[in-house]
Amino acid sequence: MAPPGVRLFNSASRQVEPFVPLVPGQAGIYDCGPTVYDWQTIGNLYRYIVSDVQRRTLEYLGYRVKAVMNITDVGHIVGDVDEGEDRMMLAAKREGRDPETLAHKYTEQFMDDRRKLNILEPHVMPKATEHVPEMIHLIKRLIDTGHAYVAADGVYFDIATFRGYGTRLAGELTQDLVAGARVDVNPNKRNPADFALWRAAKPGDLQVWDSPWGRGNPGWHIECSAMSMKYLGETFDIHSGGEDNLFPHHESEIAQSEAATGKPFVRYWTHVRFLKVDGGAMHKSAGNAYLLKDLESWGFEPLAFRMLVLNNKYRQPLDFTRAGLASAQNRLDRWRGIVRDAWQATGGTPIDVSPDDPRRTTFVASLTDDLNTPAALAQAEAVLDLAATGDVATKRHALEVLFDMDQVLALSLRERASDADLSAEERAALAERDDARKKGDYKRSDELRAELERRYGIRVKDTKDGTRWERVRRRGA
RNA sequence: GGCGACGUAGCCAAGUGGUAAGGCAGAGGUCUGCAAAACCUUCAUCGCGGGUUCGAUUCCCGCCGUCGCCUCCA
Repeated sequence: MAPPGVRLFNSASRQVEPFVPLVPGQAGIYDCGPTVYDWQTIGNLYRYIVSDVQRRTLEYLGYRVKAVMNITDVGHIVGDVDEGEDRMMLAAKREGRDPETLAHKYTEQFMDDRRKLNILEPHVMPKATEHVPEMIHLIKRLIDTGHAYVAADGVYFDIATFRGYGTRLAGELTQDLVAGARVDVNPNKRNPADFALWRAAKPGDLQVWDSPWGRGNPGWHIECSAMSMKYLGETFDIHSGGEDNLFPHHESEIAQSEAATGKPFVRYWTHVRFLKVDGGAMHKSAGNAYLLKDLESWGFEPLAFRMLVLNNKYRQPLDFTRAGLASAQNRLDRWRGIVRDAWQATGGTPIDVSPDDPRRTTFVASLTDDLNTPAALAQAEAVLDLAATGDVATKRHALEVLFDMDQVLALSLRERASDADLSAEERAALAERDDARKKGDYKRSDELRAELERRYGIRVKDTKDGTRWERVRRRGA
């Protein structure tokens, strides 16, 4: 059975298109991974939440997805820094550690943040440093086919040999660049816009490899071509990244990949807009390049950030503000409360949803419309209303539908509801308090209520349908 | 300067050629021993000015405003 159609915005055509995978029912996705030289900001994490929704949507619809995300653990030159410096090297100096240790540390932290945000692990997570032979092989192919040339300080891709370089996604390019207007022209290049495939080692380089062109290190773009093609084939379905990757990174990937293979490289390019903060750009120098741990220190849970992201269409710029995050947290808290109450009212429920449930249908329609998550949230909220107001059978059904939807939303609705189970001790305390209250001993009952919150972190609520309770979440200022 | 995006209620945010989803906050109410939660009700004519149309928030033009990129091997 073919999965339902999805429509995705393709940067290559600049319009929303039906997604038609190479192999029916399957999808190969390559996600441009981070350079692991520091903590990842919420801007980066935002990007991966969007990728996660994309992947989860495809899987929810029945596609068999192969998800690949690279780890860039090779440094690449930073623009306005002394020559020869790169990110890994700067970080290594900063922390007094070797690049390998550093990469390991920040990869772990990144994966940790991802888990907190319910971002699924990629099936394959190739590291650049472990794929230098593949890159060298690809560079050889480019030299052999006349698309690359060896110069004094490395190997360059000759953009004159690839028609349309820089216009496949970005659309504009590069009069300025070609003319060398904004950058000093490197005399070793045939064309100022030629990009490096391999760089000759310079004194002080911490990461160098042997190659047919001497010791050196690979260019930035070549790693993604080499690794994506290795794990997904020379043509694959989806390549995603941030809008900052459009040019030069992805344009260069297209050029070098298609020049080498003579085949189309990627069928669908999907790009996420930059995250803004308080209405403006996020910059480390501006002090607003927040980390997930910052949000947590303010008393928010990571999934509140996910909720905030879901409330926005990924192709609209998302403006991160603390007030917005608080709003998302409140919204999530309400969801949690309703789910928890319904869970307690129904005694839990198995997940078993009819695929043609009408609520599910509209939910799917929202997602397949280029991942319209705000609309999907509204659909889920219609079901939430049933969970809040329906009779027991309705609540049970609503929970089933919500948990089903949560396979895409990934807000841990079920986990949090069932996690709320009581220990025997807590159960006894709760029963004792109930007992006192029924007898009209409000003094004792109130004491026990305070006790429950203080000792167990359990807040008691008396409703007309019986006593409900919840775990108290600590909330900072 | 070049390229691009956006401007919907206090805030966030969908959407459509036929008078605008959802959420947060607020207000009123129900329930309740108290508390908390939940629930109910309430809260916009879509930046401004033209045009096209039977009809525009949705299409076109102009203006105003806000923002992003053009600083990661070019």
